[in-house]
Amino acid sequence: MHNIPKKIASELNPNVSVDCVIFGFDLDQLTVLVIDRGEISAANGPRLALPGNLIYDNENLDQAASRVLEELTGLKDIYLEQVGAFGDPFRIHKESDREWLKSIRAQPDARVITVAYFSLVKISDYLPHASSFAKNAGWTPVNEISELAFDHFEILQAAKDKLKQKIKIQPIGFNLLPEKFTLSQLHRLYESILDKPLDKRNFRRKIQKLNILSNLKEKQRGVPHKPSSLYEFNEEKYQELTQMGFDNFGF
Amino acid sequence: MHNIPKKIASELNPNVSVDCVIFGFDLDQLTVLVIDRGEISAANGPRLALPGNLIYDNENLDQAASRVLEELTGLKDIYLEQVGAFGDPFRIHKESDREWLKSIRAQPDARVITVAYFSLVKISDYLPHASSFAKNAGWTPVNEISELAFDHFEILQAAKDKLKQKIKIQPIGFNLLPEKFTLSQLHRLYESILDKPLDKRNFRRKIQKLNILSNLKEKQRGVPHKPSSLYEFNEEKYQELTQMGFDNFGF
DNA sequence: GAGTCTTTGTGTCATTTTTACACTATCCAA
DNA sequence: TTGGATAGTGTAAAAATGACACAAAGACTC
Repeated sequence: MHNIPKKIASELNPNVSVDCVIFGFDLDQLTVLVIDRGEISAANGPRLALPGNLIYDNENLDQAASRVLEELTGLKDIYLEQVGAFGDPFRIHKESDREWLKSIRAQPDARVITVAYFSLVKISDYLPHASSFAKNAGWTPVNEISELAFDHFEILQAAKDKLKQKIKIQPIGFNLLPEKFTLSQLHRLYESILDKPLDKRNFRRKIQKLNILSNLKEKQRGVPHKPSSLYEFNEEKYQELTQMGFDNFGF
Repeated sequence: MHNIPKKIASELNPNVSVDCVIFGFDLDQLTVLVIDRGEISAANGPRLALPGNLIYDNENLDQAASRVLEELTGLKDIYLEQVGAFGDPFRIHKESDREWLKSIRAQPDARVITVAYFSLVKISDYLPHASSFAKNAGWTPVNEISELAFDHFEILQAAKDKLKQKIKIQPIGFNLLPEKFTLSQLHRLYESILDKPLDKRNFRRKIQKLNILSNLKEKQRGVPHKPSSLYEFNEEKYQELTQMGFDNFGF
């Protein structure tokens, strides 16, 4: 029974997949990268799904998530964080998902548990990219999503919760905002992640005290109102705080 | 290719397991329930492992964790919370684990990803219980564990981190302490979870403000020092706070 | 170029929370 | 009765929080 060598060869593991929840920020709303499955599943089910696929037997879960993400969207070198495992025995057996599954899986009826990952990326870094699986991938505001394929809506919910937790103990924004940004944009980002309004002055006081912002001596141009100062993150201090974490960014 | 009926039959899924990190508190230290694999693996590897096993194809992950825990330790009706998935391709292929694997698995060389769970239980509720797999199971102080089978040490570490997070946003203790307990015991519990000393007076002030404690009009007896008041949790308020959560039990 | 629109940017005060810190009380045992 | 051990308690200074309103700057219109 020497099946180790066989296993080391790159076979797809029919029982385990990864799914990626990639968040972006369009300077107004939190968005998420979804794949349009096209007409094939439009009969009665949702067209949109999270990027995801089976893992290979010789890669670990983090690697699988990175690979799958790149294959389906072209995004490379993205830091992905695990959300958790989802393993309802019938999670992929809704009737409305069957047609699509048959078109992409060798064993469409296999039981598959999935490990979800999430990440934060600058929308501007992502150029939509067609793939063999996905007709199309694109950013959709999180709040406008009310259904997704399989159990992906549940996964999205869990990822949002994870992000809400994360924002309380780490700085957020470096991976979501353009290099130069305004305090209002950062403010809006926090509001859209926490899904509640935050007092402007208190937010500014608190965020400034973290000491991760450099005020560029540069102003917005061309806006039909008082131009805002532009800021950038002090990368060193930002990373330091990311590592250390803080107890509670208390809103 | 009608393999759905076959899949629905209760077959072990050779690629997915669950592992359980069960925490207890011996009134001094945080402890964890481990299984002694016995001499079979004593050659050069660790004897201790977390309770865990493969899942069945017709159960979800939570169910699998409950089942496996009961089968290996006799513990029933325990609320388990997911820690995450662990999927290094070689996580179970250390030489020192092979003998044991061969004795318990039909496919000892299969690649297995595992989903870890953790829980908190009263030590007194658990009567050690031999099982087919485990020679023995018992409580070991978390701090005395420096190695475990497979990647279980890593899993334990992740579970401890999760617990540290949890204690900041929820009350902890109901499932770990006896019904009647002293504030010092609760204090010690928090210290051993957070792994750092907490100021006695500040701890008491803060915990009392949560309003989850009832001061029984009863004192410790037979202790060679000033006897402590005994407390119990106000279950209703405890559950309420568990649901609501608080922002930060700031230590 | 005056007026309007829109968003920026700022400070204070009252309240609450946090932190640091030391001594007396009570019981058991010797 | 004394010694050893842990329980139980308060305060004051510093820091954080939450609530709140108006002037300044630019773009656009007429």
